[in-house]
Amino acid sequence: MSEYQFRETEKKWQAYWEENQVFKAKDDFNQPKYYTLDMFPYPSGAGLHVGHPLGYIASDIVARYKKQQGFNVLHPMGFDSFGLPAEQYAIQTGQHPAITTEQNINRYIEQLKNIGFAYDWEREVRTSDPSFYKWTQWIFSLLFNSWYDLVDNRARHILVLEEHFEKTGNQLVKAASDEEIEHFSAEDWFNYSEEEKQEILLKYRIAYLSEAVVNWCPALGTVLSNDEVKDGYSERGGHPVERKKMMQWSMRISAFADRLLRGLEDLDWPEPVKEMQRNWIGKSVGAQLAFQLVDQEEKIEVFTTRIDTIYGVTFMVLAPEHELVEKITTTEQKQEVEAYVSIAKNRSERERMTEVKRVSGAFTGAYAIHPFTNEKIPVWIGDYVLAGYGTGAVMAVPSDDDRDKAFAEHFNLAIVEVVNEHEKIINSDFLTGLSIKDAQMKAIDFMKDKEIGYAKINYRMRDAIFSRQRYWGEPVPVYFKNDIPYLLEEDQLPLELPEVDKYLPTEDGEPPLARASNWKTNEGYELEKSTMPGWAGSSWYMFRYMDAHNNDAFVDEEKQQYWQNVDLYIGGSEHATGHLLYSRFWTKFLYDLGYVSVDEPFQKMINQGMIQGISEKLLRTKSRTNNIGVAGSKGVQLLDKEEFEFASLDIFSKEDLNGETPQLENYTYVYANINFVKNGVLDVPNFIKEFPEYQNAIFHTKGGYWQNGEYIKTVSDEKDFKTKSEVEKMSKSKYNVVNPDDVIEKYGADTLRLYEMFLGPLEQFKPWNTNGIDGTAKFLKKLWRLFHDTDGNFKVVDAEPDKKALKALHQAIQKAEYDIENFSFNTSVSTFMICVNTLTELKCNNKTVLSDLIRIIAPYAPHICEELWSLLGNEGSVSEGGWPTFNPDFIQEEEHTYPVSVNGKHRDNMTFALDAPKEEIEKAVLANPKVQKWIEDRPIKKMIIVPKKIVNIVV
RNA sequence: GCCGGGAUGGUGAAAUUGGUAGACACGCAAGACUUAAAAUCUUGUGAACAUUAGUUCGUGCGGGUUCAAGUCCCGCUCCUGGCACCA
Repeated sequence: MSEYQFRETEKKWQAYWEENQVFKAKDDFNQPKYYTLDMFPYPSGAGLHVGHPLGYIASDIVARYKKQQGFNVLHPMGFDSFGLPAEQYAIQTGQHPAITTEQNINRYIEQLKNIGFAYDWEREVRTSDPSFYKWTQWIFSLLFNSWYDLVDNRARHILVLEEHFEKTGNQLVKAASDEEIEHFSAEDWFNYSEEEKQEILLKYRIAYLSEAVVNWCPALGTVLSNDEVKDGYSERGGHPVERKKMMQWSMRISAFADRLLRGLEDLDWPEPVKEMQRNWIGKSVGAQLAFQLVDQEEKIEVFTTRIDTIYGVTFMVLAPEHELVEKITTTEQKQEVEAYVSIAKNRSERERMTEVKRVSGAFTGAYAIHPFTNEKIPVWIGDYVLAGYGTGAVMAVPSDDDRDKAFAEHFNLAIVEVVNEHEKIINSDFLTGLSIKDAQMKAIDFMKDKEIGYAKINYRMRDAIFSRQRYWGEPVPVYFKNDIPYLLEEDQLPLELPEVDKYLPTEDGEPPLARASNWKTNEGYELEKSTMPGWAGSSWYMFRYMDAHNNDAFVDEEKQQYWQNVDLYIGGSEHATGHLLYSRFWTKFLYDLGYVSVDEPFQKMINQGMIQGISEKLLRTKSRTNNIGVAGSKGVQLLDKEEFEFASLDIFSKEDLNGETPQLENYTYVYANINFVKNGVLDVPNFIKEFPEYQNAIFHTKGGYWQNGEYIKTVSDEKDFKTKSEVEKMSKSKYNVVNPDDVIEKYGADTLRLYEMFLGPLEQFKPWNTNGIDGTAKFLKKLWRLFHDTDGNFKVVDAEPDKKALKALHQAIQKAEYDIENFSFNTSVSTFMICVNTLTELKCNNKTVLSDLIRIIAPYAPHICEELWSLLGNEGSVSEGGWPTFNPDFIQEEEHTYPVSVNGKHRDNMTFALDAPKEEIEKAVLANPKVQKWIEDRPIKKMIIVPKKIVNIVV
């Protein structure tokens, strides 16, 4: 009997697809196109785990479905192959990151091919490949050579700006730029030296150099991200971290803020992701005004969204880093202020923002004049005010702002109520009695007249820092002449990563590229030593797939116009504010300069949920040597010959186990490799066989103990050694990674694909659990058997199909279409199961029915369907076999079984013809003895008959 | 703190527009085939009471709207994701 042989069959068809280039996207511009893309992975050393393919399978199903529907489908895969882990590994081992990255990619490709994805592998891209990053550098050059014109609200070439300067200076130009650019005339411009001109232009460029505050760790000689810093110390190594100003490349993304915000409206994206981007961009409409300091020249600029509460301002607060702090602090207050500033400065922004409840601050001794009342109000500093947002100073309105209020209460400052419970302004001179809105308008008019302030829109989004003091990233194609940055010529690109002796910063704190010998241009000018951040390559890669091997352009114009942008993008929502915002920014930029025809990269997006792992922990006595031994890890050598004892979880009472560590102080939790645990019970004999360091360890259970693989009974036969299971993110260090290869080895790729979809809605987070995988494996066997007789011979009959079979089939076709369009893949799998169950019951082996059936299942389980498709006598791939046409006639019902309820409670079912008149139904229902029993003698108040739905009698 | 998403059998889940809650699977139990096991097949499987029909309860908790609520409204609890003193 020939059972379905998934191993041979899957390999066979994977080879067929590759040899015949079945999923090659054609540059046939007359065919309708469909572009579906997965967020490309970072190729980590741990390999692909079962969480990765979830989204990939979903987009693969859509790709195959669209191909069957006649679309020219672009469904590529590539690798985001620059990144920190490879660099860390290189630092530890001295191995070049390019080598480990290449190895990891090869492993990923092998794993991906194993699952049978319909990728056009010819278009694969790698961001770390010089032929790719040549164009990343090229786009950087473009950004460097551009400025943002606020009049036409678009990016333009820098030459246009220079023309303006030559003609009229910078007075008439409205551009996004650094603050504080002095006005100059055309004549001034003419007289400036080359260096002076370049310095000015740099303040307008979209890619520009500026001082930025970073977390500098002198001991590590490197810059750390916010989450690598804890309490002012580096997370790794515990070295002190300073907030330091450094020259950094930045991207003027803030110029695009409003377009990025408005563009969201037309995108078919999950609402939460859009909302996150809106919050990130953080548009606020308000007013900017200045407070004159008493006895000083300077003014304090503030931005407020609540100018209507201006009469409630009783003090001001500056950020500790504010430039005026030093100037205005009085001698009496100096000591206190300096002490406060030095503490506050070195707390990371993240920390300052997290500790909401801890109010702290200091009085500067200075006073400002309230511009409306001319009263003197004190000026404080406090670390709840951030230097990076707005002007770095606030006018405090303790009556209407919680943080100001907490500050005022803590330091005993005045509070004046200015808004009453009816949302009307009170105690506010000429604003009293107005609504909030009217008061805002009137206050702004007042400020304009007196020239003390104006209406302003503020964005929370800051420019993005683009430099990284690292090795494994794209070199920035810039050299320095007299400290002025100049671009490399296009023919010098790609600027390839140099060889270095170590992947660490230099002794004097320069980035690793400074180690390269002769990191200079041919003319001897110094090249930029920092590299680009991880998001550089991923900000434009979606265009590269359209034309992956073009050496003359990042994408051919005509090809881009055909493929437009991504029709369906699938990936995790964790990229909501990073990658998804930056790639929108770059796309808008490229659009402005006419290099692409779309100003959004991803038209529709759906998020897939994370598949979590289940880790298993064992209670083990703590190590004497304080060595953190991990049970189940071969790599960890335990010192001495320690005799460990393990304790089954059920030995301890609930109270003992409360909290992370058991009350029994000698024990600690260690991770166990999940391969040795089944249903929360450890396989002790095999566990110690694999890990000889525990050969003599004692494993206590409720009834006795295990030693040397033997169970010794002391009390009872309760010999199960129980572990503690926990749902956590899949990770190598938790020993809970499930590799898709193992699942495929056991069940086949089709089963894995079906099962991952069957697990539940795509967007949902769920722990991986193979409990139900047999169900999908059985389903495929049943499908196979539909085409075969009991002896395993292929047997399909070419005849007029049975009506019932057609009905089952067309119900499935309808549902399959509906589900794919709605990305409800889990319900599709159920539908296929129902259909196959019905056809099995009907003993259907009709060729027409079965041909259609495998064409709708093919996107989900392509290998088995290819095999059956060819057994049916078809040439070529089922993916070229078209999509069956749904015919509503076949599922037309003539009658419907109505649930009959009395007072909303279901009592019986009755079947009526669809065209049965209401009166007839009414009569029949009332005549039903079961119904009568429930009505008793009570009068009927109402009778509700909803066609094809329900009958309800109200008494 | 703010903004999302969620809570349905022993488990994963379904219920598309307010209309038979638990489809489809897993697991479990019983049975068939088998020397036996695996595989396969059949039957049962929300809970409680009744054990024959049947009745009552049941979608996190408490209210409400409706002939009818998992679905809509109000108030809570818990889980989860994101953001972060945004002036």
